[in-house]
Amino acid sequence: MCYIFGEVAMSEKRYSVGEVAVMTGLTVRTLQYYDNIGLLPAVKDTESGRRYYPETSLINLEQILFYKALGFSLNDIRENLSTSTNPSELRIIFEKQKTLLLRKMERLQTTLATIDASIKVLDAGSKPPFEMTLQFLSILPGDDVFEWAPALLDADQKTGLSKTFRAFDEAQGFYHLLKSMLIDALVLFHAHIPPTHPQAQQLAQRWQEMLAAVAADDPGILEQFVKIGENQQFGFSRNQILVDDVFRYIEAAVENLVSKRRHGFSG
Amino acid sequence: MCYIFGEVAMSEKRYSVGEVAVMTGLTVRTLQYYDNIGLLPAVKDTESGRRYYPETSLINLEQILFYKALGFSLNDIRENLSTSTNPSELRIIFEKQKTLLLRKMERLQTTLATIDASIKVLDAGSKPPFEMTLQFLSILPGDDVFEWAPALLDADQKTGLSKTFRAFDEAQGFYHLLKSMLIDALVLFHAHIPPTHPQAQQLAQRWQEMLAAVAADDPGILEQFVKIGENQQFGFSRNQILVDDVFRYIEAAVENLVSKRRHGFSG
DNA sequence: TTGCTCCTCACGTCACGTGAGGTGGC
DNA sequence: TTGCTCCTCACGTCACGTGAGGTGGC
Repeated sequence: MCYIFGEVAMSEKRYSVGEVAVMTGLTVRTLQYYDNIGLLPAVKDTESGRRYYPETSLINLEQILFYKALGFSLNDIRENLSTSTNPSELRIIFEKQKTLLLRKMERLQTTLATIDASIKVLDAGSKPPFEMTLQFLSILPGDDVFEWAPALLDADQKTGLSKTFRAFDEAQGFYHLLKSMLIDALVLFHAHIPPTHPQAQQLAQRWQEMLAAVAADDPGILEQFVKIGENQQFGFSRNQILVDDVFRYIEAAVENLVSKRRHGFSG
Repeated sequence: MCYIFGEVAMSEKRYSVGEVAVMTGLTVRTLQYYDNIGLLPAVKDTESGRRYYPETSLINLEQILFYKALGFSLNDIRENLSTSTNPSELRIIFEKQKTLLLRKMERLQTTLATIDASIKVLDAGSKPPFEMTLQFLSILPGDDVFEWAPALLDADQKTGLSKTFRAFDEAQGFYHLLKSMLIDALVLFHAHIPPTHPQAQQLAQRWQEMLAAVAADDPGILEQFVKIGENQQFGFSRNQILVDDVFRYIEAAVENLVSKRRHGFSG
């Protein structure tokens, strides 16, 4: 009764197209097509001519469904299908899928942040800078400008960050926060909202709170961010966006906020 | 110089296909196609026969790119395109997009949790129950079993939750936590991992910590979850999964954990 | 004048959907 | 025996890609 993983049992369970269709949500026709193009070959009963799938097909189906959901073509999927069935290989497959999933979610986060920033621009009575924001909406695989962060940090900076953030989740959360603020600044700047505008001042406020929270653990991290801001540009394959402008905009907003406080306007 | 939103300026900026292609990442051919099928009509220069797009086209492009990225067909997109250009309508569009984005991210979270649970099954030396988990991978729009939560809670339960969670983010975070644990239990159960297994015991541990954290604020919430567990089934359009089994599995694991502790095994 | 952009057919492709007409299994 | 599942052509469709051959703008 108990199935030993990897072992070829006597009466290995096999599935009909209909059964697999119910399991996966694919149609019978789609499974026939996948058989024909060699993506998911079925064993054909020589008598009846019917398709049957062995247990190991389920592992391939897992990969097919996953990569299809992420937008890969059937050709790409076929070329990267791992046919191995042993646990350690399966683990590697799953870890790879996790990485792809997290990246995909990162891109959705970027889209979300862009929409949020556009709403703020509307609140400020201005028009969202579509000429710029449209670039963030074509969610092409591996085309997120904000994936620069890991690449830009050198070895020193990375160990600096790992001091501040113990858990991966924490670093991830901070990365989201930082990214959404940078997008806010980018969108407000391109919408010509002045740094003195309440929306920009709110951003400055959040920025300072972020710095305070992070700098409490590690004062050096502040300079690291200034460094990151220097002479960096994150580029789309088709366009260039200057980070300098963004950091200068935030700086101007923060300066305004601080000088207002110094003159007794708080609140 | 300053563009007043909604006002039709004298020399309204217009864009060529090439310019729009660069902005959006679409090809010129694709834009021509969108013009031909009436998805994004262009103004044709009667002299040269060339396509030009007014500023308002950018608002339509935003919607087209967004919904396309979420997997909608061009026909569906065309039927739901909002042609309005005033800020309050734009706001409604953005809010709607946010809702769809959050749902999409929810589904990716479900996939992520399923993969994580499968890795745990591998660690336990067993085979992931693909016959069941494959259902979670076909990310069809609006086909996430775990979207039951809001639906299942009645008015009383909802106000109960709003007492416990002030911010939306907090409730969202809790929802993720709860969901990932339920998926863990579901997968471990279907993989025939006994409730006494270390992996199940770890889950029981996390479950108790969750209850303690939540019950500290609101003792009544515990009973609410028991209620949710009673006689509920969350159904795929094509299949039925019993919640009862999942809750019984967790209960068994927790009982085992508690009884071990009572006998002096603490770990 | 020279690239460069843009134009319109028109055929190709990818990933299936949709009957049409027929056969085998519980 | 009767549904039900499954089979193979084969044509249709959706969302473009890819030349082929030609014209207009800086």
